[in-house]
Amino acid sequence: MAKVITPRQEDYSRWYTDVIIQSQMADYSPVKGCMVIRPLGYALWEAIQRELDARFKETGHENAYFPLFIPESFLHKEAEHVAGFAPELAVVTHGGGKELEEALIVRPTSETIIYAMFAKWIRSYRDLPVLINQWANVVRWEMRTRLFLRTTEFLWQEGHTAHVSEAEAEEEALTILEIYRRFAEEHMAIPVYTGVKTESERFAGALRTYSIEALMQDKKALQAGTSHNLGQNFAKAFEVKYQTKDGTWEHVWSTSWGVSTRLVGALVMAHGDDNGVSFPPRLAPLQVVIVPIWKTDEEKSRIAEAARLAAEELKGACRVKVDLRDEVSPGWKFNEWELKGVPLRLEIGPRDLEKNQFTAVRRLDRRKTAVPRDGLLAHVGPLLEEIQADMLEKGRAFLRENTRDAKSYDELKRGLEETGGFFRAHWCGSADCEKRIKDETKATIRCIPLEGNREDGTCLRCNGASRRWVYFARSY
RNA sequence: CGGGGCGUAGCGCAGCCUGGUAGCGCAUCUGCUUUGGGAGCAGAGGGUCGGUGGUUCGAAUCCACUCGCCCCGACCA
Repeated sequence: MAKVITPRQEDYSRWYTDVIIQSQMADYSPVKGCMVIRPLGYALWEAIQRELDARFKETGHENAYFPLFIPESFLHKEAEHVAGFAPELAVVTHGGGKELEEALIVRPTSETIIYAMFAKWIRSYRDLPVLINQWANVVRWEMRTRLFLRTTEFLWQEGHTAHVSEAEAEEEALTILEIYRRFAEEHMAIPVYTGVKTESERFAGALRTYSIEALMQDKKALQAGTSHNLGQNFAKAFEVKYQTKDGTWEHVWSTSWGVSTRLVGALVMAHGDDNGVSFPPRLAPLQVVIVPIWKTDEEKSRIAEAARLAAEELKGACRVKVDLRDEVSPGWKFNEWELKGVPLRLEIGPRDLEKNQFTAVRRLDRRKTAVPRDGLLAHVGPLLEEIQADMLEKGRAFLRENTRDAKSYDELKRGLEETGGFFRAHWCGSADCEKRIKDETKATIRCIPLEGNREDGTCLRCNGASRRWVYFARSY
């Protein structure tokens, strides 16, 4: 009768699929590579949207919406961009029963159509900066898919901005990177490394790509957000120009940046355990579940009433629910809400009632504490914040413990096999060394930190001079 | 696209090797007893065995083809 979740140790990727399906976050769709996001998974995405959207708006961005379909020719205007995306495009060739004169691309990202519009809207330096964000779905025909982490269609936000100078675009790209980093830590309770991508890992059409990199429990890295300084590449391809104060015409400098439903997968992989998913309180769709426990009818009425009153009291302060179902046992409810990741459970049974208390149990570690019924409200908030903080601290310790130095190529290879995780190592900067290391170890350079990594050394592979170390890891 | 695995009741599976007319657990429904970590007993309903074709008196089982999905690799947020 117990739902069976494959233990993480036995098969991590089965575990991942099991918890998502069984917690009802998502389900496989009739279309290969696509997924149905069920209410629990979608509520998480909404929580992510809510928080990020507020931060984007605080920093001056506005939401807009651009069309799903993009004329095929638009993709060809930026050479690197089309080369990067060509293999994974979905193309619409027919509409209204007729073959289209020009095929339409289902957007894999919206740079091209957005810059085409920017070209219409931007005339003067007074029109800048343009700071736009859109929440949308995109399609990339991936060869191999995985729930939330990589699906053919996925939901994301894509920010697109245009600026008067390279410095301003660079500042924008880094501002967003910082928003992503703080969101990951403060809300998702997932500490990340930030840095710039190498040339080979960078977005097709970007000058520089920055990313936040998280570590999953199987010691594989996950790119959780990206921010690109696009330079003037798209501005030139789409003739996005503005007139300066002196009356000359210049191309704008632009950025684009995004996070996707992949973040939901990151949450699952970072915090889940063999009992199910486990969500940090700030993002959890349901933060507190109250489970009453009774034997007799007399107990039932008193305890159900106490549970209801408690929920009433907490309602304004947190997302709470009372589970009054009589057809399943308390034990069943404990397991079910743990499976679904609710961070805090309040139990109230005859013994609690007698002592005028609730028994609070943390999803994180099942630690129990007694909470007095009087002033419940005053206790629950701090408890949730404590859980949030403990989850982040646990994540920090995990990241720290799984980040090592690799002084030699041998050490890197051995470390990847034996422990996994991130490795700080020297790299000369050549794409050739990078590729060979990738081919030989399956590890890639996740990012080059922007600071704190200056140190003279020699490249792992060729012994050439290196002036800074980078993060290597196997990744999703 | 290469390698592996799987399609049998809503879900998870057995049966297939060695053909004989479909079974188990969970879920569902009814009744009674239960409820502090996935309750017990009794009864009931539910399946053209992924599809097509073939072999055979007879196919879930053997053969051929086909469709779909999952996992592992090459591409990617």
